[in-house]
Amino acid sequence: MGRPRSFDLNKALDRALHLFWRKGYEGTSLSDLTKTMGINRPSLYAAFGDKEALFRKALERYRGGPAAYTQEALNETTARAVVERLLRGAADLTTAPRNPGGCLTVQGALACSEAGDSIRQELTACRAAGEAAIRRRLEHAKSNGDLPADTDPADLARYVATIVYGIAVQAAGSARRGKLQRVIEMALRTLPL
Amino acid sequence: MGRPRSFDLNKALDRALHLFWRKGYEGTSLSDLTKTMGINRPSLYAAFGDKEALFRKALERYRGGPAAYTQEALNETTARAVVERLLRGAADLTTAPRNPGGCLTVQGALACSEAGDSIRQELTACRAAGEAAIRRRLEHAKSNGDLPADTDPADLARYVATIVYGIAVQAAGSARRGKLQRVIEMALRTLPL
DNA sequence: CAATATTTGTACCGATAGGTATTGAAAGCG
DNA sequence: CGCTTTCAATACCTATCGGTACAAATATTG
Repeated sequence: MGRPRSFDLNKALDRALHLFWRKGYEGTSLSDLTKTMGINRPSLYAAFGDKEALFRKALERYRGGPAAYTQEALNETTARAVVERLLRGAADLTTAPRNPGGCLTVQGALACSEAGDSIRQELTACRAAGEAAIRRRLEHAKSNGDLPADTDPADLARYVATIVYGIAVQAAGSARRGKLQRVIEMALRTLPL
Repeated sequence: MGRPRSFDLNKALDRALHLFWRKGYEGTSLSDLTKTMGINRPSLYAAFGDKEALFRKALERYRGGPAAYTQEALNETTARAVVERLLRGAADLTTAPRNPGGCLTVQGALACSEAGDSIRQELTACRAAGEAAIRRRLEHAKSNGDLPADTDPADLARYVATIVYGIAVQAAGSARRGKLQRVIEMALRTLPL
């Protein structure tokens, strides 16, 4: 009961996500948000909580939407396919024309003031969790003989994550997708798998 | 003639550099700066110009100081030595205990509001210039037979830059230096040189 | 039709952002 | 010394920050 909400929650959240993605957590103002989401301030607070809570919801939507390819990648059958899909997915995501350039978990709050530190830590943890998921998948691969015996899964996972982050930084600087794909080809050509 | 300046220009600039390095361009406030630099606002403006000009001066000092290893790396005699020194230097710089974690050119302004866009573009250009310098050095190496014939200098330069950025992102998240060095070992083990 | 519950829009809050006007202090030079 | 030049310090400016109080509007429930 009560007056019904006049906007679509997920549509508004998507707009917020795109804004945070493009300008980062601290670079996005409440006025930006309300204008782009098409709602006014009290509606935003009632629906999503404060700016920090809104960002966390947007991050969750990012992980379940644009960044969902990571989960699919981990379900590939071979270690090589996993890595290849992680890398290609990163290049695709960070340079998709309909998205802001780069990756939310990297440029959302790499460095910021004290006010943003909580979000910075959350993104750091988010990246660490992603890396750990890759490591576990590669450990599994190694136990199946799908990885050379002299390859350390943790090292390889960190290496793959490093390349993904590097791709994200380049994409934030408007790198062309083709160039990033050449990076990936070189990585796949030289990686021990 | 006139009253002499009561603070050391370069010392103050170093303090500003460390602040920008740690919190990014937009995450650093004028109050932060004046407090840490030990001077008051009008002195800052008289000595360095506005916030944007101060950041550019800090960036110049960064390139000539903490990041000067890149120039030395390019002067190494072999392509392999160049790349190795670039990577090891990046890990050392971004994890040095006396410095903020990460790299100013990466986390100074990866994503920001319109107010910081000019600095964002400058940092993007700065990274592109660094990558171009690596490419030129590798082109020179190739013309000397110091690089495999089937290796494209531009691709390799971009690949090295990608790893450097990835290292910077990890260091911004307080990655341990030892872990980043393992990334470098893996890169050096697999790179075509 | 009331009565109630919820959202909406406007207008506002204190705090802080980047930037500056102004006055007093500290040096060199005659 | 007195004059000029530069710097330092306090105080202040407007704009915007994130966040909220309050009343009008719109729905469900009895």
